[in-house]
Parts: sequence; C-alpha cells; structure tokens
Amino acid sequence: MPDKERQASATLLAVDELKRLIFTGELSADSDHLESELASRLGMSRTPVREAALKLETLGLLQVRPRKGVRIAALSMQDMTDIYDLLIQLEGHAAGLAAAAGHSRQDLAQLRGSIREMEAMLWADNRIEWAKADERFHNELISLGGNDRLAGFVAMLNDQVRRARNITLKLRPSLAKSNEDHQRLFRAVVKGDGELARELLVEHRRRAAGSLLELLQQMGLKRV
Amino acid sequence: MPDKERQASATLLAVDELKRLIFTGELSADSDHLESELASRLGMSRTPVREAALKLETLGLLQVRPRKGVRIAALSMQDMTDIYDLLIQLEGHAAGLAAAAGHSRQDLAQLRGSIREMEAMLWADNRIEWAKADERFHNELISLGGNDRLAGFVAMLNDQVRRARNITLKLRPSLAKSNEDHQRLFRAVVKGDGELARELLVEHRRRAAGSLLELLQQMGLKRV
DNA sequence: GTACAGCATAATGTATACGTAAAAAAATGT
DNA sequence: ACATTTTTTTACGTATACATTATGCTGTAC
Repeated sequence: MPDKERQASATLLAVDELKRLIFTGELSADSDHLESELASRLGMSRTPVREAALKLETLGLLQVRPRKGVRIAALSMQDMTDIYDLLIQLEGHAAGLAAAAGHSRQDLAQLRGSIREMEAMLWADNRIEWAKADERFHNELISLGGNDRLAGFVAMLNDQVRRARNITLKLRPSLAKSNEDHQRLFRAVVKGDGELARELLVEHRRRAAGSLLELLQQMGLKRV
Repeated sequence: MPDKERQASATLLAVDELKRLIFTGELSADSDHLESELASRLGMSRTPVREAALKLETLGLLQVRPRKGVRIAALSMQDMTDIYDLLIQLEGHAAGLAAAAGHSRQDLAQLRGSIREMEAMLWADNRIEWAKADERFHNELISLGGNDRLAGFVAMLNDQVRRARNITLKLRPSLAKSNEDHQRLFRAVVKGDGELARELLVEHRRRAAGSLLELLQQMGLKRV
C-alpha cells in the first residue's frame, strides 16, 4: 500500500502553521509581518502564505493591511467581553439542543470519556492535558447539538481567545469546581433537560470567563 | 481636489461582484465554475478571483474544490433550519442587549426611520424597498447591541439565506403583521426592557422563518 | 531650522508562467 | 462489444515577474 496520507496543500499547511504561531505567541499580538518574511519562514512562496492570510483574516485572527503586511489581531478587554458573551450564548444554546435531542448513552460515551480524562488529569495535576480534554468535552457537547454552523462559530471564537486562555491557564484556580460543573451538565444532558443544560453551561462559562478577565486585569494586560 | 474615491482593489471588487452574482442567482446553487471563466467574466486575472473565492468559502457561500472549480453553495432544508435557529438566537440576544443598553431617543432615530420607511413601502406595495428597509431595521437594531462580532455572524448568515429570501419575498403574505412586530419591538427597546425585546424578536423571526420554510416546501425546492 | 517637493525604495496587488495531478479520451487487446 | 491501459488534455496550485503606490529620505528654498 502506498503512502496513505494525502499531500496537504501548501495553503492549508500555511493556515495551520500560522495558526500555531499565533496561538503560541511566536507571532505576538499587534505585531506586523511582511508576507515575504512569513513565506521564507514557512519555506514557501508568497502565494500560499497570502491565501492563508486572507483566510485567517476572515476568521478574525489577523488583518491584511495594504503595504503594511500582516498584523496579528490583538484583543482589547471589550473584545474579550464581547467574545465571551457570544460564546456563552452560542454554547448555552448548543447545550440545550444537545440535551433536548435525546441522545443515547452510546452517543454520550465520548462525552463521558472526556470527563473521565479531565478527572484523571486533575489528579495528575497536568493542566495542559486537562485543558485539551476540557476543550474536547465542550466541542463534543456542541457537536451533539447538531448545528454545524453553530459549532463553526464557536470554534472561531475559541481560536480568537486561545492566546489569552493559554496565558491564564497556569494561573487559574480551582479546576476542581470546573469538573463538578461538567458532571452536572452531563447528567442534565442524559436526562434530556435542555433548559437545565443551558443554564448550567451558561453559569459554568460565565464563571470561567469572569475569572479569566479578572486574571488578565490583574496582570495589567490591556491588549492580548 | 483629485478623485476622492479610492481605487478599490480587484480582489474586493471580485468579492462584491461574486456576491452579487450569487445573490441574484446568476450563479445558481450547486453550479460549478472555473476560476478562469469567472476571471474573464469579471475582466481580471485568476489571482484576485481566487482570493475572493477563498474569502467567500470561509463565509460559507461557495466551495473551492480541487480541479472542479468553485461550487456555489446550496442549502438543504436542514441547513435552512440550522441557519434560522442560529439567526434567531443571535438576533434575539442582540435585541436584548440593545434594549438593555438604554439608548437615547437620538440613538434610536434611525431605527424609527426604518420603521417609517417600511410603513410607507407597505402602502406603496413595494416589496423590494420594504425588504431593504426591513434589513436596515434589523441591522441597526443589532448594531445597537454593540457586539461587532455578533453583528458579523448575523450578516454572514443573512448572506447565506439571501437567495432563498429573495425567491420567497414576492410570495410572502402579510407584511403588515411584520410591521406591527417592529412597532412593538421598538417600544420595548425604548422602554429598555431587554427580556421583552428578546422575546418579541424571537417570535417575530420564528414566524417569518416558519413561513419561509413552508413556502419553500410548497414550491418543492429541496436545495436552494 | 523648518517646510515642501521630488525621488528612491520597498512591499503589496495583480498578472503570468509552469509543473502536476486528475479526468477524459483514445487505443489496444481479449 | 467491453474492459483495460496509455495518451492527452485540462485546470488547479504555486512560483515568479511586474506594475503600482505609499512611505521615507534627501535636498533645496526660505
């Protein structure tokens, strides 16, 4: 059997790599970069880099500015509150849909698995892996809602705040409380109680958003 | 003074023009088009057309498919219900924010103007202009909510259903009922009652979405 | 020393060229 | 006649070349 993995296009590689550079902060917020510079950095010509930049622009991660190159988007506190307000509404609605859809225990197996994983990582005090499992849990829940566009919007907003979330991840207190929330949310979904699932999700996210914003303010970060 | 209007870039022209062709149906749903074909049609080279296509792809209006050209996105009934479900949530939330923000009568002048315009167009039986004023009203309301990303998402979803909406515009009954809704919604916003504004918006949109979907089903359109 | 004009420079926006891979067409054998 | 292999064509993905235009610098005038 020949190589199974298909040859990814340079443009898609550029999208992934630029995202990575943005999320890790290697390309810092509000910094400018020439297309040619990024191209040589990624080992390709300007064309795929430019195409990737245009995609990332519509995703809100950067701006392509005439003759100024690419500017990595930074978020003000207002942006952060706007994004979290939206995220809470969208995820809350999705949680309601997921619960109301009446999924079988089989459908919810992955969700349960993510919760278990989070518990394990909590014990192991591994925040990185805990955060990954947390995101998996939320993504699975949203998928169970069944509205792909909603899931897309949520993914987009999550990408926009990923840098900020990474910064504060190490400092956030009480991941244990988070795990309790997930347990209760899961039970609400199993029960098929959409309204309860929605409320629990909203409360859960609201608290997380609040503590994240507080942390950023304590750190004195005006733009992230 | 030299020409004040700045020379729009070919890529932005291509975006606008392709949007227009998609909205009017000149590029019909599920149809395929070569990049070179579109380029000569728009009187430019492949590059800006391709860049525009990539942008429109992330906006959900078409797909760029390897060696098949661009395919104009068609919506299934499921897509339509997903989109309207999302639109209702987002606009409802925005209406609540707009009302709760406690805007002055001055801030609401444009909103009032759009309502007046709709009433006038209702009397004149001009559905095209009525629809434009209707969209203006909704956009202004959302802007008053103050969350630009929310407004962007709504605009994106509106673009995705624009074709379908155009098709059914001529057939929709009772625009008068719509106008009543707007009046009541406006009063709720003036009063600063966020919860009421939200409910009114949600009901208003739900009914409109329901009748639109019903019309499409009656017409036997599986994909629009 | 300051202001302005003209020029040089640099980076984008767009066009074009080209290699590659997939699809279509043709040819060959059974 | 049908299946299979080979050839040819086609359209994209990417690289490169070029034109355009903003920006900054330099020089000159006041």
